[in-house]
Amino acid sequence: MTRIDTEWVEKATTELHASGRRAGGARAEVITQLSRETCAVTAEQIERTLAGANRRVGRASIYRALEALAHVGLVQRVDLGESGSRWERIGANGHDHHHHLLCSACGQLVPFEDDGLETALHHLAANEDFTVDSHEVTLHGRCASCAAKQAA
Amino acid sequence: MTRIDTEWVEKATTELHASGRRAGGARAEVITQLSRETCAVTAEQIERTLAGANRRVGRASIYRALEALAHVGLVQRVDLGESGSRWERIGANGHDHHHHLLCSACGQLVPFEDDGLETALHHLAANEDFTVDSHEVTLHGRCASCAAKQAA
DNA sequence: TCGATAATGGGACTCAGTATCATTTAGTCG
DNA sequence: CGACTAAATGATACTGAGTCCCATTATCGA
Repeated sequence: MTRIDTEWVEKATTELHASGRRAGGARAEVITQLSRETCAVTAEQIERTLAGANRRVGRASIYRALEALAHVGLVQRVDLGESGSRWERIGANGHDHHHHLLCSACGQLVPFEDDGLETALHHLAANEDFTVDSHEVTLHGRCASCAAKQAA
Repeated sequence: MTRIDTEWVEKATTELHASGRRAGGARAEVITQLSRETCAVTAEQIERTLAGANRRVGRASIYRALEALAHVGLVQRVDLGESGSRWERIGANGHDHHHHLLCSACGQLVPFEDDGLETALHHLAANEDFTVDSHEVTLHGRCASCAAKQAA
């Protein structure tokens, strides 16, 4: 279990308050849980993890919290070919911006960063007749261990 | 209505046959319909279009056809934040490889190509401890007309 | 032509996500 | 400090994309 990202939790709390929302226990639980995760998780994973820690939160509240956080740009929805979307926190400083490698054999989701890619995306965005707010990149393939198994 | 991409239809038919599958009317309809589309469509759009042309095909058959085509690499599944996946043909020659701009205001889906981006993705793939088969890039933002409306 | 088996379609079913609504709680004002 | 208003919550019913099942039809090799 990763340590809580206190900075992000505080920022999330502040931003939501600033956007005219009231505090609430369910949302606080979702925020804390998201701050512990290092990569994208499903709403169901959040629900189960909280329930397992005796912090059960209604499903509707989880989706409401995710929606609110996405609305103020603190959470990003990630859609892969799977059933069910995933959600991940966006770093308070924007530093942990990353994309994903999805193993088609074992389903493992691996984050990665690449400056060359970001540069290319920025150039591209500047040249399009489109106001780009965000971007999402997913690489599909096989992780090292699955590729090794297949070769055997 | 775009003209049918005969080359792709033939390649799809051949590839599926080569992979040990039998021919079938439903799948042929789905293949023909996909060859007319220039960008990603939902399974429901395919179903409705075919039904409207008196070529009704069972929903299960549409999904089976898409799955078979995706399996031999002739169709690509595209997941955006929306409900429901989209599917699009992959060019016989690989030339019409493209990515998508999604307008968050009107939902319009716009295809684009960019060599700089592809180059960055290839470099990246070569350096990762991961065997990359394909990639997907989505830019989120506002199309020209929606951006203009918002500014007003 | 015949037989094994894949393809098809309709409809039941699953399950992530949404809508509803009664209840609880946060925050504000006197 | 109480009350009051509206937001937050949670249980549950509901929706709809996608899947499963199975009886029927069609393909294609022998």
